[in-house]
Amino acid sequence: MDNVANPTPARLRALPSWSINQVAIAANRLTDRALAETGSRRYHFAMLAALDEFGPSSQADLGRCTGIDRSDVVAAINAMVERGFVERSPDPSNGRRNIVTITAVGKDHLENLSALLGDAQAELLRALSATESKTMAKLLSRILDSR
Amino acid sequence: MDNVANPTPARLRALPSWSINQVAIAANRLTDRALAETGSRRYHFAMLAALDEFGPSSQADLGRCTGIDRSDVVAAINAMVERGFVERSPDPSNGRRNIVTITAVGKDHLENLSALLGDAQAELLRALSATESKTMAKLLSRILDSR
DNA sequence: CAAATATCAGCCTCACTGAGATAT
DNA sequence: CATATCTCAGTGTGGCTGATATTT
Repeated sequence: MDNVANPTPARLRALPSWSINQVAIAANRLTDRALAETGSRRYHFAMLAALDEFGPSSQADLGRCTGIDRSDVVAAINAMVERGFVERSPDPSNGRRNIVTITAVGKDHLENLSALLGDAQAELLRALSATESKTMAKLLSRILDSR
Repeated sequence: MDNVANPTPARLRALPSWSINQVAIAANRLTDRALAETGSRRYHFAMLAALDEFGPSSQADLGRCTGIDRSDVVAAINAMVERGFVERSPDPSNGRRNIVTITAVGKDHLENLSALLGDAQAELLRALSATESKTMAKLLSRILDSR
């Protein structure tokens, strides 16, 4: 083998799990690059989005609804408290819990991240029509809902 | 927030890059579990598939056609040489290169891995019809071809 | 006691970088 | 000299585990 094109093996290309992984790698490259200037990571966006939509939450709930592991939630919240995007306070009605709340600055930051991520999505899906993008989203959701 | 369902935030669910990542995580869980008993990883399957389809290759070409980094190719080939799935020999016509060749045992192993991975795909896509799976594959390919 | 929460320390895979040795 | 290959060492993220302290 000494070709220039270096085509992907058919057996790999035929594997949905492989294609999905390659697209995920591309997606992560794009989103990481989009967020780089902000000093925030994808985790942070996920938690800010949850706090914005659902209101103040315990760290455990935050982890459950975003699919982020409990130990990673701790680190991410620490980072965001430090930058003033969220506040952490003990739950008066349940001594085990911390209640995490998004701040005004945090909401602004969320909108900022959201816009940047929007651009990255467009770039990721540039080869698809609007209809195709919708179809894609629907099929992905179906897969996720099936587990 | 204290609901039991812990729904995913709408902003996350609406992000293709997020959905794709979640599906990729599920896919990796399934394929890793499927391959666990074999002692092989996804990288190994990718390289065996390339060697089987394209014939003996340099490590650089192997990395290029599978999307695996040059340094990771080294480690994976080491592991597979040790198990007798591939052979590594210097290229007589180019002193910089090693030529990697799949062995008979390696081909058997490839078929084994391939079957296990096939089962994992079915499990991953169990919520989709055959037509939908095809649509999915086509859309993913289009995205990959656009980069 | 059992279950839930938060925290900490650490593991492993994977994608990736940098640098050196060698060959073209 | 520039380029290509192979190798090694190491980095950082993401997903995850186990253990501990505390509360319910």
